[in-house]
Amino acid sequence: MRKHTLGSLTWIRMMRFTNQSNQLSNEFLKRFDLTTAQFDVLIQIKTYAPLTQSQLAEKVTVTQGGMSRMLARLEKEGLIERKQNWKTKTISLTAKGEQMIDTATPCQLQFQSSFFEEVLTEEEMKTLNTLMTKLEKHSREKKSPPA
Amino acid sequence: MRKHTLGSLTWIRMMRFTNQSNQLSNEFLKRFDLTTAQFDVLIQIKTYAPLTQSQLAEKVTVTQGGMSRMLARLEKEGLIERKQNWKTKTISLTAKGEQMIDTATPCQLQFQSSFFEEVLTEEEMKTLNTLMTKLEKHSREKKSPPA
DNA sequence: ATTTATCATTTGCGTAGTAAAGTGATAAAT
DNA sequence: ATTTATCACTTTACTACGCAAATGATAAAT
Repeated sequence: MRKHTLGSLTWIRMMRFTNQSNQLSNEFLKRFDLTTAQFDVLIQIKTYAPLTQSQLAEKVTVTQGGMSRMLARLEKEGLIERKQNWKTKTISLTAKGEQMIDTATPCQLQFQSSFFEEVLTEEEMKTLNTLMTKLEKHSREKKSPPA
Repeated sequence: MRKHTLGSLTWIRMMRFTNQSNQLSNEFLKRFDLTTAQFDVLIQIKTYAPLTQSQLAEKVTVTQGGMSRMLARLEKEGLIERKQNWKTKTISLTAKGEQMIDTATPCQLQFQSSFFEEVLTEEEMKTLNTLMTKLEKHSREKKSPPA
């Protein structure tokens, strides 16, 4: 049986890396009572609010059902608000949510960066970023082909 | 609020990429009635069998609990066997599992590679692989520090 | 031989994801 | 004005994973 290709090896490594760093990130965010997924969603809201649930779901690559449940939890925690507005619901951060994300963001960004900065040179990080940008774009198009 | 660092941008992109490609991979593997996670586990068993559940869990970065359940499913499907052996359980592929993985592997490796080959040059792929190897190793050590 | 310790595996609970069916609000068609 | 269509969101049923407590299996200590 043919063993591995360069691509498949890289893929496995990347999967393991994101998996591991995601777990570490969850552990890290416990101090704020957040998960990585929730943090991502809050950041998106902070950046793009006001926006609808579907737009949000699209941004973080989750189904609307998943987004609905996640937002219900965040709303229960008092971090976000949903207002029925015309026929859609408009999402925004509450003061508490705003404060939470402002506190957590610097730590979390620093934490995410540390995975790279601790092992790669500045040059390598730039290269990696360029490559990932290409790859991400490609996979996004593959998932939802442009009209 | 300070926005993003190079590292945090790269992290997001990598998360999105692995997420998207993982979903595509799950879709792809439906024809074999497998998920990406199951495929990974079967490959590991094929390569390292016989081994225990804990060793396997370690290899694929899953908790022992998760591994226990996943193997229960694979056993029910008739793809693997678990034998109580001393105080541990020893895992191996059944004939059916062996056949399944042999059939699926070439397609799946090709599919994984396609994410990279369709957008990167040979040179870029080598670079990416080198970088991911460093990163993966680092995050693994961060998660379970060597004694 | 019973207790204790240790290690591997399983199980209960919570979060998160999907797919598909269901609900509510608004616009268009009759 | 009622029906119909459509869109946005919710809910349900399912799979999956992590964490941590429980269980089981074996060895060591008394």
